[in-house]
Parts: sequence; C-alpha cells; structure tokens
Amino acid sequence: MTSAGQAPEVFAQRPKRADARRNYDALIAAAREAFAENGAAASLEDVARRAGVGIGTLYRNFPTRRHLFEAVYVEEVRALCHSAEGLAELPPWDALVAWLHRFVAYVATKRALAEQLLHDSEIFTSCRAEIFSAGEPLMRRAQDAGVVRNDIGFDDVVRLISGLTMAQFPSPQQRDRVLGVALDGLRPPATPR
Amino acid sequence: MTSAGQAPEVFAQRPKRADARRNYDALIAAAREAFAENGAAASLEDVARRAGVGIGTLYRNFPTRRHLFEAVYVEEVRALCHSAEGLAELPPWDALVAWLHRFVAYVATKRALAEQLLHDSEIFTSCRAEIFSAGEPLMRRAQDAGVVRNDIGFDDVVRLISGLTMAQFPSPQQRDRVLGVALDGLRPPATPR
DNA sequence: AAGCTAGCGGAGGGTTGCCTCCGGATGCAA
DNA sequence: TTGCATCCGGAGGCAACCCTCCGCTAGCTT
Repeated sequence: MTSAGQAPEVFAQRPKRADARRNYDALIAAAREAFAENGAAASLEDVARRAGVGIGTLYRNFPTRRHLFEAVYVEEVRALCHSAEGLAELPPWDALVAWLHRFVAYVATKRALAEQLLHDSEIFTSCRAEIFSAGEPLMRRAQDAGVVRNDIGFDDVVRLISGLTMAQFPSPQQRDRVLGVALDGLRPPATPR
Repeated sequence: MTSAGQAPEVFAQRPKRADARRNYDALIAAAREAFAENGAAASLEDVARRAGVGIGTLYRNFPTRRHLFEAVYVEEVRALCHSAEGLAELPPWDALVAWLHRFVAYVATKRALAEQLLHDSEIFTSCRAEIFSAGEPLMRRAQDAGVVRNDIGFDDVVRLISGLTMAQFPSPQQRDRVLGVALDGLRPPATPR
C-alpha cells in the first residue's frame, strides 16, 4: 500500500447496520475458507451455511459469484500490501526476499481465485497496481544497490515467484529450496553471495 | 521415456472393435479440447457431443470423469517424454534447456488437468516417474559437466519450471525472459555464461 | 417505547449436469 | 449370409446448485 490510502472503492458498498456488517464479514471469511477448500467452484449455498446466514443474505451482499471472489481477493491483497511496510529498514536484498516470502504465502492459497479473476477484471487490475506499488520500491532499491540484476522488471519477478508457488510442494523445505534457486536467478551475473 | 518401453498399463483397456477404437480416440481428443477450453469442470455431455458420440459411449469407455482425465493426461505425458529423445546429442546445458522449453509448453495447457490429478492418483505417480526418467539424465549430465549447480535435484527443477508456467504470461517474450531468469538460478554460483 | 425500515432467511421453481439402462445397430467370424 | 457378441445412442430419473421473492425480525431513531 504505502501510497494509495484505501483500496479501490469500485465496489465497496459496505452495509451500514451492525448485523448486516457482521454478516458481510462472516460471508467473506466463509468464502475464503470454502474457496480454499473446494476451489473456485464451491457451492454458494455452502458458503452461506458456513457463514451462518441465509442464502438470500449472501445474494444481497454479493449479487454474483464474481462479486464474492473479488471481495475475498481484495481483502487478501490488502493484507499482503500492508505487510510491505516496515521492510524498508532491512538491507535491500533482505527486504525484497522477505516480502517475496510473504508473497508466496499469499499466492499459495489464492490459486483458484486468481485463476478466475485473471481474465477480465477491473478489480484485478487495480489490485495488481497496489501490489506493484508495495513491492516495486523494494525491487528498485535492491537494483540500485546492485544486488539484483538490472535487465528484468518487477513484473517478471512477480510471475516467477507466483507461478512457482502455484505448484504444490510436498514439504516447506523443498519450497524454500526452490524459491532460493529462483532468487539466485535474480542476482546480477557475477555477484558473490 | 528412453528406458520404459510403454506407459503403465494400469488402465489401458483399449477397445477392440474398429468403431469402438475410433470412438475412444475421438473422445480423448474431444476431452483434451474441452478441458483446455472450459477447465476441468467441462461438461461430459459436451465432450461426448464434440466427439460425435452418445453420452453412453463416453461412460462405457470412461466410467468416471477422472478416468477421462487420466487418459488425456497420459497421452500428453507420453508425447512430452518422447520429445526427450534425440536431445542427447546437444551439449549438456543446451539439451536441458531445450527439454525444459518443451516442458513449459506441455504444462501450459495442462494446468486444470494437473490440478485435479495432483492429489491422489496412481496414474499421476507413474507419469511422474516417466517424466523423470526422460528429464533426469539431461539434468545429471549437465551437473556432471559442471554447468548446473549440484545442490538441487531434478524434482526441484520440475517444480520451479512447471510452477512458473502456470502463471499466465501476456507475451511469449516475457515468458522466455522469466524462464531465463529461472534457468540462471540453476547455474553454479560462479560459472560464466 | 413505538414505529419505521433495512435487513433476514429459506422455500421453491428452474436449470444443468450426472449416470444408468436397454432396445437397436454393426463389425466380425464362419 | 447368417449369427452373435460387442458396441451404440440417448431418454429419463436423480441430485445439486442457482437465484428470486416475500413475509417476518430486529436495529436504529425520535
């Protein structure tokens, strides 16, 4: 985040009454859970059930499956971007690596979700912008410090890392090892470790 | 492939009569198409329609959605492994890179399919074994030649590359650039290009 | 505390896809 | 050509899910 104060207001019709607000939040939490568990095709009735609300309430808040997707997604992105704050104190390389690790954790759960939104979504675009404004400074700083190669852009890194994470790893150790390899690829050709 | 003559016979109950055989092949082709287009949740009735056969015929050949998945998947893997032949003549690094490029093209279309099979499939396991027996020698040769770092295994490479490919790229150029970064990560720490 | 209204829940009609079942067609062998 | 085993096709029962609609509940205001 860092720069833009709030997420895009494009669809932020938050309910006003206390109970409505509560249901709204419960629905997002339930949806996150259900999507993570059953993929993007999870039943909306199941989501409502998990949230402890009627199906009608779900549809009032999120007229479309996609609306729900987007709400969940935005929430995630916001958390991720928020985590970029405070990293500026670390050395350039470490800061970048730390953030990318969080990024990995973020993408890991969002596979199915991203799949849906990749295609044509205004929300996705603006979330992407937010992620960039959170991560790109870290990247540029590392490049300026000469610890990351100069012939690639931040978007290359995002794809490298996020793609990597979409594969399922049997153990966290292996995931970190592979992530390490990818990170080595980011270093300038001759820099010693 | 190289070593194992045929794919695992686990499920290869190919029909015998001429028309049956024809339908079987048409179904696999139609399924590949439908899955690529609509994801793994494509309607089986649609598959049958594309293949120009009745829904009953589909179910006779593939009692389960998963059976169909697996048949399509095995076909793909076989083609991929076959492509590893003839690469042994190239220099170690080039051979590995060339095969990985094909691997990328293979994974790109199989996203949804792999997603389904990842979890618990005997077929998947044996296909995995076949892929390994096709690619691992290339990798080891490159390591022996000192052009690939020694602290990682072939499975690390597979995950790095396949994951990478699961991300969607706006242009082939970017995909290749990112792939290049990943490949650089494979090189031993100080080797000049 | 009384009324107003936003918000709730879930019944129910419609759609879609899954899968079975069996009368009829067809390749193949003699 | 004849017979038969194999294979075909799609009608139809079943289940799941989608989404709307409306009578009722319960926050909020005065």
